Amino acid sequence: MTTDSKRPLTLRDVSEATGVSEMTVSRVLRNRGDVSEKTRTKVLSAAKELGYVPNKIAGALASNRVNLVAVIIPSLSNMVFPEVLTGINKVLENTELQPVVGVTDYQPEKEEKVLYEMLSWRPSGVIIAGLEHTDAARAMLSSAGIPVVEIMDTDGKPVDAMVGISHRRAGREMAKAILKAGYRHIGFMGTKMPLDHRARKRFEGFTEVLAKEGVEIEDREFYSGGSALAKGREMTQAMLARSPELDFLYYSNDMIGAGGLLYLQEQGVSVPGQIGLAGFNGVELLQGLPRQLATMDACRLEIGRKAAEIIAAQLEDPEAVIEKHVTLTPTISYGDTLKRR
Amino acid sequence: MTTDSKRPLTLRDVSEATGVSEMTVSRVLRNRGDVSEKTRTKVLSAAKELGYVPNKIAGALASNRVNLVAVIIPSLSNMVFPEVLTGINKVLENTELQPVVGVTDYQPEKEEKVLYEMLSWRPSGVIIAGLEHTDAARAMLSSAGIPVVEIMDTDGKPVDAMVGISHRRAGREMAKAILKAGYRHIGFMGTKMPLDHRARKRFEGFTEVLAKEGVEIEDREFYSGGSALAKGREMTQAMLARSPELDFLYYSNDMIGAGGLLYLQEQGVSVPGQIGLAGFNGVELLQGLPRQLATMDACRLEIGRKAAEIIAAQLEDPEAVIEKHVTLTPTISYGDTLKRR
DNA sequence: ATGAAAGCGCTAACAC
DNA sequence: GTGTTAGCGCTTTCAT
Repeated sequence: MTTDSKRPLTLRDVSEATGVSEMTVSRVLRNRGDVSEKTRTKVLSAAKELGYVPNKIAGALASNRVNLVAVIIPSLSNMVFPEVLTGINKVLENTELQPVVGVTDYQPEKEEKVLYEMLSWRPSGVIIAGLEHTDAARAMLSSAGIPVVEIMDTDGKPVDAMVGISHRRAGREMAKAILKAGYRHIGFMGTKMPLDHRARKRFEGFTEVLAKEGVEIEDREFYSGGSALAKGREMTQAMLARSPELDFLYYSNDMIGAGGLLYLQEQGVSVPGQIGLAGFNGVELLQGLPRQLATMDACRLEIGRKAAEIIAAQLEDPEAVIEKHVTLTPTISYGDTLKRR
Repeated sequence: MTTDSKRPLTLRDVSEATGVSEMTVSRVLRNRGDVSEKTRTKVLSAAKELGYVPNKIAGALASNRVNLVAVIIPSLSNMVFPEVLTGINKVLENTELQPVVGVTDYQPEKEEKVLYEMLSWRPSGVIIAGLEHTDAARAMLSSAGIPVVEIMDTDGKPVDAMVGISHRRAGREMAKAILKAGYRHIGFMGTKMPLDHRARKRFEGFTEVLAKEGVEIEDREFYSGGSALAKGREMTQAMLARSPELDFLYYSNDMIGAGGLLYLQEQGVSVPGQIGLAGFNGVELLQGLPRQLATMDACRLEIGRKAAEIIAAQLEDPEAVIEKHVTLTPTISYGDTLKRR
């Protein structure tokens, strides 16, 4: 066992304890170069005995290599980004790379700051949510000299690579399905988030298709904060009180949609006959509700996975030819709240 | 604007661009020591112009200071730890410190590995979930020479500091409330997680109180994976088919409890008259369900906050006298599924 | 108020 | 297979 000393141990300590040079100790600890089995075991056991923990700070400075991938996301609190992280982890686990995550709370200035902080650790790559950044952030990304993958959204021009879905198209597809099912009086509910560009793009795609058919959103409501399930319930109640003629409610996420669905069931409203519903995200969590909300999968796991693969591949071989624009295609699940025609 | 060069800029580049010594540039960038207003602005504008991003690796090595706090948690996918992280963030935002999170998937060996990786970056402090670790992990923690706070649980002896609730007590309190309400035929459902020590402790406390009254758990079921809501539904159905005499169901978390609640409502079972229910965690998400599940708050936000405060205080003044054992007291909410007596 | 020198703990590059 | 030397980019310390 170790005695608790003030100063962390260094290579030198291990070197002195074994009589082996620092350099060879370093080689053993990193599995680099040829070392005789004898010294190898001697060093290894001494390092363990002493409780030596390598100093990556020094190692990174000397080797100019940092096996960190900066992952920058807007939020941890809605299940979509944790799932992306899971996908990233799955891939990076098989490499030397380690993800480090930063959270921006959907604020561009905070994103800029977080990015700056992370870049100052000289990571080997960056995965960052969205295509919209401040000019300064974009400049940092492009001059960092490392692979950058912008994820979630593909409606726009990336700094380097991008992996995601087209949210505009997602909105369009859902609008088509709704119109095809015969609904014509549509209400919309979503977050009060001018900075959630993906939600905005879905909305734009959605209204675009409606407009082509001469249909307009007849009522809308936005919320912020609080339990999404409860908000969906409240907003649905309020909207239907206000606009009883509506025959479809489009929610910008599954949680508020589920709240609406629960409310309508309690009221004995027939879904999808009297009113149809749809959300967005394909939240696994909601399986288990009495009825399944129509939704669209956002391919979160796959996005994380693919993004990590791009970073890993590019670091492995900087010359490799890699597909830098990956657009995944989400599928609609009709569930029990959207008529199928 | 910057031209995209291969090599990241160094202090020297800024120094040469301004004609100011590296040392003074460094001082300006860190707001340390006296620098004339004139050189200060000159340096600042040049740094910005060039797009200089400091190299924290080098800075950390030279100064022997790393403003990182390692946060090690079992999982990101169940909302409890993200909330702890939020609490930590709130506090650290007002300091120089930055959290870096590692995930262990409830596996001791992975925890050990993650801890080792993180310590090799020489963080200024560690916040780690749980009191149970491998011997090696415990040794690393105690010999790291930095503040360590073990969180969530206080039923045990910490390496250094601890902040949490007593899960044994939480289990006991819930058992008391259930017995007091007159229920006697109790079923239990939970995750199949031999390594979730906190769930285990709650269960132990729970059965301990029951035993004193001569009551025993009459049926139990464990699950793993999948949507918790759906699992709660399925397990509840199965258990009641098997053990129709049960008059109370205790769930190890709110999500499966909510699944059970939804199922019972559909079946027209009277809750809490015919059957009572309780979960654990106080998940805000569930507000918005037709009826509120009885539960117990795990004080997640507060735990994160307090843990971060301990780290920050200790780093600010290593001599300061700090309360190192903080036990928070969760409160029962009876909701609509547990009779009040 | 500013600069020069030394060195943080490690690894690349080159001996031997 | 092993050792030596130099230096990564910064900050500390000391000088001016």
